[in-house]
Amino acid sequence: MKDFLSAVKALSDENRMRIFCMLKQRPLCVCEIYAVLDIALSTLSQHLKLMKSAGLIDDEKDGRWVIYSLNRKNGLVTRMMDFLDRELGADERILRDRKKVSGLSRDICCSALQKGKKR
Amino acid sequence: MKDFLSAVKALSDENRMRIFCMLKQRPLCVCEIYAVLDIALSTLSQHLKLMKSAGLIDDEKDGRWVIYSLNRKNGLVTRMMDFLDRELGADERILRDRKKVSGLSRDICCSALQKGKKR
DNA sequence: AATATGTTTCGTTATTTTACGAAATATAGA
DNA sequence: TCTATATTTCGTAAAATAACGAAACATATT
Repeated sequence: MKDFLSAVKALSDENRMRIFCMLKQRPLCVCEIYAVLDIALSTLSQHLKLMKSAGLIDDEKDGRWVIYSLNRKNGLVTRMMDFLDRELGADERILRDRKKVSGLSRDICCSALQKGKKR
Repeated sequence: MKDFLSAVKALSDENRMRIFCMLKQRPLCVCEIYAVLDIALSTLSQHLKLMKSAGLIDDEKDGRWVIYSLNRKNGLVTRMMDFLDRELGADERILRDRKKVSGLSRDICCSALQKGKKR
């Protein structure tokens, strides 16, 4: 119950729900996620930390980047993802995010970080 | 997205999650739910109000009682219930609640309300 | 009408959550 | 080693949430 509840809680925030859906497309580094959401980097970091401790996502270092991805070792994650897909598959916000992620690469989104420019 | 999110939020609290599962068994009046959970009546009322405004549950008056039930007109409720069943079907807390609800009737749980006696 | 029972609302407090900017940390490259 | 880039941690402020008891409200019974 406790584990399940913290997973649900981790999805009960709009920004985190969006992150979760974005990560379904592909693993993303922090600055890519930052390029899509409209929150401060420190706030984003907090959200990622919470989602990780809830077992929803995983991180991995790649040079100076930290790559976040869905934690597919956790069966609950897969099942929740399927559920979300069905419920939010047609959601405009989610679709817009997905489009943004598609047109994104680490090269073009990073290095513009601190300047507040979102590409 | 907004509707879905508020439904998820409405389930992101342990007491509300328990209420939702209890209502799957059968419609319950407030004092029956109160007999199972360990919170004040006014707190319970707040939770029910929130769940209702999220579209998860419905209420109906029956004499001096208010009977709450799952809002099955909302497709999302059914789908969420199915999901919860699979995830929490074996949860001890949920099973204990279920047992308690089975051995409950409005007659024996009410009228002991204000005295703090839980039967 | 008066009383008892079941439920909600109100006012308040304590806790948790979300947010931010500044500073700290880590890595890569000059 | 110095600098730029990417990310996290820290301190803090603002907002939302969960909790309670007292009072109010509804309905049924006497």
